Amino acid sequence: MPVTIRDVAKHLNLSVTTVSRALAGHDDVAESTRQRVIKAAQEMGYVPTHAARQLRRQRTETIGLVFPTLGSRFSDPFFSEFMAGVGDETSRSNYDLLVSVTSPGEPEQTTYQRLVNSRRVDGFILVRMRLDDWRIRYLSQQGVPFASFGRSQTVENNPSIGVDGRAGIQELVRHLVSMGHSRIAFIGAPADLTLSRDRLNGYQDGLDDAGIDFDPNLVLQGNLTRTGGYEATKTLLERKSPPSAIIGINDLTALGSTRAAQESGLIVGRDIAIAGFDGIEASEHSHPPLTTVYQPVYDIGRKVCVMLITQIEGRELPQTHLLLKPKLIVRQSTMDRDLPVHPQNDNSEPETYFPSSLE
Amino acid sequence: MPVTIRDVAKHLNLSVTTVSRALAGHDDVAESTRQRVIKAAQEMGYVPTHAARQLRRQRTETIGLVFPTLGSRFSDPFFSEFMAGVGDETSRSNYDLLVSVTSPGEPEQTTYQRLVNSRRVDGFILVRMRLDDWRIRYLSQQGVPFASFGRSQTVENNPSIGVDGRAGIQELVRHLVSMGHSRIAFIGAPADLTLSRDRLNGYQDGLDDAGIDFDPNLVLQGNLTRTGGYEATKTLLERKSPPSAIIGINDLTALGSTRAAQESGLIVGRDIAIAGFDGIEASEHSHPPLTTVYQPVYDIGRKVCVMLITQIEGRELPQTHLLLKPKLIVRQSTMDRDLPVHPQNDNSEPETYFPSSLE
DNA sequence: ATAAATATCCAAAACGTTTGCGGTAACGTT
DNA sequence: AACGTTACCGCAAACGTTTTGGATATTTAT
Repeated sequence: MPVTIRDVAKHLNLSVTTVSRALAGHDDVAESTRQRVIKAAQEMGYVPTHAARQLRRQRTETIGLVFPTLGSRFSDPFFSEFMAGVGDETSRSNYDLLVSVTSPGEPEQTTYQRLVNSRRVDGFILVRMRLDDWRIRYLSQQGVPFASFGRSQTVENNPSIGVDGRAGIQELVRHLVSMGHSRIAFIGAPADLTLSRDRLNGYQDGLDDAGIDFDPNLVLQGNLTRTGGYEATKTLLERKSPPSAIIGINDLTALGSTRAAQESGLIVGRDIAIAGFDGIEASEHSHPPLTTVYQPVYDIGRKVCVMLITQIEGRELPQTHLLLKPKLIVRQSTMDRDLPVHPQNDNSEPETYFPSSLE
Repeated sequence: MPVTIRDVAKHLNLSVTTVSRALAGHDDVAESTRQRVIKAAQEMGYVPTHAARQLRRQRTETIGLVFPTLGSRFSDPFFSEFMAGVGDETSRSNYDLLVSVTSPGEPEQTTYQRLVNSRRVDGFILVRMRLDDWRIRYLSQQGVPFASFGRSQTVENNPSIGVDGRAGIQELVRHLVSMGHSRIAFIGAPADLTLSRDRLNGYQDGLDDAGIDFDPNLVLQGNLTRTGGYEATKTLLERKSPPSAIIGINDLTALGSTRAAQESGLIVGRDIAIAGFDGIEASEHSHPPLTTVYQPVYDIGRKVCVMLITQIEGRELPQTHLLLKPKLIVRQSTMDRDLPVHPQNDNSEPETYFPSSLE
């Protein structure tokens, strides 16, 4: 049924070698022959069988992307946007994207081992980097290429793109201080994640800058979900001396926090300030619109993918480590309600901060 | 470097045939030999190369899932949850999930053709069904298995799971009528989608039930995104005789609508009622919590996947078409603000409505 | 004892494509 | 004409695994 290279060769009275080499652009096939082959292959609808190419070339032209689930529901818009970026770049590069969604620990390990051992993908994109990341050691040992969004303390030479969460949160604290807040809480995430440490450090930097003492009672741990933010905020608001501002480690945390505050009868923006990190779409549409530290997730997805494919194909990377500056977007959740509402300004995306080296 | 079946055979002084047949459980290999083979393969870390198996068996054990993008940002939580369900089931069945994110029209067609022609996947899961769906015709003609979430008018024998959006919206209208609303608007989606027609029909059914005349000025088209809902609602609220209730065709539309209403100074729940369809997590965390018609997206993802794999493997399906009843979840966005707030009730998931035939 | 049946292994081919290297015709130089 | 070079094609092997059907030793039945 499907047309094979043998059919094309027979049709043209050529060998399969010649057809293959012609289609691949080898210079030892006459140009006139080549045109004939291309024409016939198109007319006959010939497309190489992926499995055969994979086997012969020892390449799958597939990228692996294993998403972590940290709760029972996987609905983090961050990952959808990231995946869209990755997906667009894999398509552009004639690669495929193989996705798996697993919970950390053994299921995750099993997944990676299965994909590596069966030579299912040419490389991986890693997300949610950990300070000590077993994936890096494992993939390096197996000689499997990978690129990451975020860094780890595990020594590695793999390419990565990070966003300076430390500086971003520091700036956010600065903004809150400038709004008059001095009792600022921070809802974090599991301590093994790099982003947890970085953003907590940024929080502390910001307090230092403002000459505000660090109070450990104002730091709670969430799990990067709305529910985590909601529960931590409930706890904070029950305190004798509740904070007047809350920073959620990511937008989902901050959105959960917003909900808890509103359920307590607080007016977010007037009675309490709440801010997040990511700049997901839901943040700009929330009520009130959420102040956040924006990172261009879609574009990062694309660029990580470029880095990985460049590595897989053995080409040189102009830069192996990129650290992007995020941008603070101030919206109503950290501003007094009486200020005028300018929706157009609130919706603006930041000017891009990418160096042009990956374009 | 990687261990091949030849290495195992040599190690045991057996042929590769015997090793292969032993691992595959063929009954013409002695049990003692089989145990020896299994033990050695494990100790040597042998895992079959996927490409070789694919080529020989003409099977990739991969499911294709092509997500549509209707806007510039792909962040619909609906698809994350669906994909999680699909991903979990593919893992369980020892399949892989190949994901592509493309915009409708030519890019989508190119993607399907590429995946089909290169025999890249064993079958597809289709989402966002259209009344006239070229994908059904194409895949049927190519003899490629597929299962769908939702139905189409295009004749086909493929298995599908649908949710009765017509009945769900009808019930929602009934609820709004019972709250005293008679001027109810409906923000739809592109007319080629099956869900557009079904849910619009449900809206009209509900109006008929209540003896309310259908007013075409109260029906606008969105695009299933927050922005679509936001803009349509802006338009509706500028009317001389604005509606007192708005149904968004999906939760994102309703969330955008909520934002537009709030920006106009309306109190959602008291001044205007807004409701959606899906039951995504963001709806229960919105302010106010959104009334919605709930469908269990994750579980649907899993079940569609079971249907497809059952088909691929040539087994009989107990049922080829399933139509689930959604459940109305009433929250604050359609109730007067003075009513008591019961967060626990608002968070409750509906009892499951699945027939047990797919369990 | 002989013939038939069974258990259990293995050679070879299959899957579809790509690649290295050789064969040979044509062309260019002496 | 003879020799060397180039153009351009094709044979055969490779990739790793699975499957078909045959070979042969052992067991069972007559």
